[in-house]
Amino acid sequence: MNKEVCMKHACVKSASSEHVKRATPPSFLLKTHTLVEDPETNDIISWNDQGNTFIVWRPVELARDLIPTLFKHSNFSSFVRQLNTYGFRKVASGRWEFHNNMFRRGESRLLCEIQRRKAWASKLPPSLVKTTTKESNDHQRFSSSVPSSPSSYVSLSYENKRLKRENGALCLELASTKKKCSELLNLVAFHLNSKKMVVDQRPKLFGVRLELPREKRRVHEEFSENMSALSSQS
Amino acid sequence: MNKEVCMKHACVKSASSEHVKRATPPSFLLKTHTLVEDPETNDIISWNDQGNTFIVWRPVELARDLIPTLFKHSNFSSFVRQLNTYGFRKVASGRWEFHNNMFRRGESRLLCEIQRRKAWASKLPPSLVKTTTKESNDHQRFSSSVPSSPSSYVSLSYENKRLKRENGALCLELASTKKKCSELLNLVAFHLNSKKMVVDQRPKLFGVRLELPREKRRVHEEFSENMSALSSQS
DNA sequence: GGGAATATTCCC
DNA sequence: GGGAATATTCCC
Repeated sequence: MNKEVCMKHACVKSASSEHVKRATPPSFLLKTHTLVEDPETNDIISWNDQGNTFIVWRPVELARDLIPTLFKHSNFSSFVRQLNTYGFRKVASGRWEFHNNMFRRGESRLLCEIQRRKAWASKLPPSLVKTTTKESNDHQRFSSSVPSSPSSYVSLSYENKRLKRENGALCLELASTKKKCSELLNLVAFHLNSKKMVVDQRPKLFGVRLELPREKRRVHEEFSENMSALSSQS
Repeated sequence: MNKEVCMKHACVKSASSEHVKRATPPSFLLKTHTLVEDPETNDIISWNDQGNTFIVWRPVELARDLIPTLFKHSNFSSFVRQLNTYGFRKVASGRWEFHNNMFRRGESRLLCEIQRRKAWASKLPPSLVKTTTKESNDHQRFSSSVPSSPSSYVSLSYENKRLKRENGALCLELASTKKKCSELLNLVAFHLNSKKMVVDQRPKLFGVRLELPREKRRVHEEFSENMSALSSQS
């Protein structure tokens, strides 16, 4: 068994880390795949017959003898926690059998497709999480409205006072906007998590079909998909 | 040296986990304090003379011989990363000397006062992070950190530049927050509406009068009320 | 020094 | 199973 699986990210990622192709799978997946492939340890952990799930035959031995050689602990539960984080589901087979569509015998390249679950993934529609790109940059909406090189101590002093006032106003506005935002988030999260709303297929407002800009439409569709998924699995 | 420092949280915390008194300090702090106190290892790591900072005399030995006995790694840099997370600052003394106001010789009880830095702490204005005392309207979170009556054209000019930078940063943050807020509003409005349609048309659907379960109706009404409140204040 | 991803622990 | 705090790694 190769114990030299390295810990490097080796990930070609963009600024916002959304669904990117990685050069190397996450360390956890690579190590686990290697472990399951290893014929030497088949009495403890192995593929099922088809090679599309794996089975832990002896959790105690796995935790005691194998886990510490790969990870910084010796807990079966932490191992399972990681599996869950990477989207593995236990197969209802009366044994410790786990499935992930991209975790298959002989297919270590597929591991790059597996996305780690983000902390907030369960609460939010994907589109809101990555607070997008070019932030309608109206910074300087204040600063630019004023000559940038005041000629005297007096004018500098005035500008200074004004800047402080604007600074204070901005802080206040920001605080209240954030408060509102967070209340909205709470509402959405609450609504998503508690009672699943019935999702109408097409966005309409007051009975009128809306033509949304591309970006907005995508957002809504993602949200609807998200909602449908949530609804159907309840 | 006591190696049995336990890993339990032992924290009496409220729902939102803000500034709470802990029964036990974080594991990292307790272990590090114990290590610094230990006279056996004073040639590697020890208090300064006053006992209000500690000094790593031999980083290599610390990493190789001591760190692995306490932590799940043997890297000096990871140790330092944790120190920074807990607010320690390197003392400009030409050696590896660290200071934290609540990290003192013989005062392990003080460790409970040290707050771990949150991931988002650096992104938010202090007023939003620590919702503590009367400090909420700190308009001058920036301005107040600087002498309010600069004595010269030059210092005034510097302050001016700084204010503009901060102004720009605030505008950016405000813009992105507003964008997110508005997207959230769109989403919520859309879903409220589609849900409302389903509910409104309920009596006529399939010609059968349907009753929503009490629980669902209550949730929806609460949600609507909250939404109206939020919308009206925008 | 610190942002951010991943890993580990603890708890529900 | 997963939320969330803490720990470790990697990178700027």
